[in-house]
Order: sequence, then C-alpha cells, then structure tokens
Amino acid sequence: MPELPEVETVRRGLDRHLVGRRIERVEVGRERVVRRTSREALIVGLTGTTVLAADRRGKYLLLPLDTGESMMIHLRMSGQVLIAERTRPRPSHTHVVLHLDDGFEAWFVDPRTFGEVVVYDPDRVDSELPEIARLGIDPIADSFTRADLRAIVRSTRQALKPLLLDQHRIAGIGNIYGDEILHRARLRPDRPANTLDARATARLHESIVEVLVAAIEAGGSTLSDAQYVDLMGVEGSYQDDHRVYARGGERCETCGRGWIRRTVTGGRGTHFCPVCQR
DNA sequence: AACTGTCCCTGCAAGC
DNA sequence: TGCTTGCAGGGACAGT
Repeated sequence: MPELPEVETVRRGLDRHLVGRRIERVEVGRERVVRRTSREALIVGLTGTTVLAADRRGKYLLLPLDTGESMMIHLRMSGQVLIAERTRPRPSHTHVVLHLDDGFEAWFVDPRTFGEVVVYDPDRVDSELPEIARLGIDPIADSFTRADLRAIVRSTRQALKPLLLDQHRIAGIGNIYGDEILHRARLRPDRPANTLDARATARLHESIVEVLVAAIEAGGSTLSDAQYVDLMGVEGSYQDDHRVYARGGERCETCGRGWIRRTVTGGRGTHFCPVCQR
C-alpha cells in the first residue's frame, strides 16, 4: 500500500513525465474518486492547464497548475498513477484519464476507490483540504530533527505504533513502514512513547529516516495483494528487505532467536519480534 | 487524551 | 471445482 516511499517514487516519476505537460482533455469514470467535488469540477479545473511542479506532503501528491490552483492526488490503499501511450489498453478500474500534449496519457487507477483526485485552491487549503493543513512534519525533510522527535515522544504516553501512524504528528508513515521502523529501532510497538530515553529516541529517529530512505531507493514495496507499481508499471523491491511485516510466525532474522508475533492494534496488523524489540 | 470500532471497496486466499 | 466468508488497509469519524 502506498506510504511515503511509494508516494515519493510516484512523485519523482510525475516530476519527469507530467511536469511541464499540458493537459488537453480529461475523462472521469467513477464519480467516487472525485467525491469531494464533482466530475465537472475536475474536468473544468484541469482541462487546458499546464502542470508546474510535483510536490508531496506526507502521502499526498500536490501538483500546482498554471491557473493558480493545484491538483491533489491521494492513492490511499490501492491507487496507482500510470503514464502510458495512448494506444495501450487501460487496466480495469481506470477512473481518471488525462490526455497530455506529448501524446501520452496519465491514468488514475484504483480498484478499491479509497483514493481520490481533486483540484483545489492552495490559498484556501484550510477549508478545501483541511487534512493537509493539519499534517505533521515530513520525516525525510532535513528539518525533521532528533529534537523534533524528542518533543513528539515526550508529549504523549500513546503507544509507539499508533503514534508513528498519526499523520498529524509525522506525515507519511503507514502500517508497513511503522512496523519496519520499530523493528530496526528495537522498540516494541506497544511501548508508551514517553518511556523512551534520549538514546532510544535517537535510535527511533535514525530508524525512521534510514528505513524510509532505503525504501525510496528500492522504489518502494510491492506486496502480493496491493499491486503497487511506479508510473511506468515497475514494481518496488523493498518488500525483500521487510524484517517483520507480514512475517508473523516466522523466525526473526535479526536476532535469530525470537518468533515474529502478529497482533492487531487499532484494527491494523502489527508485527514485531518480542525478543529484540523492547 | 487515548482508546476502540465502523465505514468505504475490491481482490485475493482460506475453508467448506 | 465452486461457492462463501474473512481479511487487508488510509483516514475520517463516532462512541466510550
């Protein structure tokens, strides 16, 4: 499922293949992906515009347009953005098609339709896209320091796993990377955040950055069910480096002694090694 | 504040 | 083999 590394991989692809392109025509299939506004609003907002940049905030893709408005794309669970030649057959669940001025098309594909595409006014982001205005710090930005994490961790006795998944505090970590980060930091997912000392906090900060950066370098994680691929349809490879996610019942490869345990917290599967995570 | 559960949706896998 | 059931999850939201 797309988390920060996958969204960042898509963003880089958009930077190469969509930025500078003019959108000549727009097709919207299922209205559910434009539920925040309407099919008409997306078509009017995008037709004839040129994409100026490809930015990312957490798991949100933000694409400023030459009209002063911006396009927001959120992939949620199963969303994909693909760039393809006009003649290529569209996969099922292709809900938005952007016809570009270079003969290519950009497709928004999403079987589970949790994702969405919307055009909004950045000057009114607080009212039009309030969740973006409330996003926390981006964990791969240089501005994310150990001191920032220290302040976050000290402020709550919430367990570490839900804390990492809270987009209002740190934006971009989802279920997979949350588990992998905590494993690397050797911290239990149910450990109350305010019990971390300075050393453990430093380890957690380092793990957040290292796991996310390594996953970006690997082009993200492609799982058997979610079918994440980049803009050109290429799979990621970070799933080969997963130590705990979806490995419940297996021997821990980090310590060689523990067995990966799977629990459910907040309705989400959580995987950890009870021996090396404390 | 900090939990849990529910909803949205489809594809896949397990079980009968 | 062919059905049904359950599970996966991002994020908003309601309820405790």
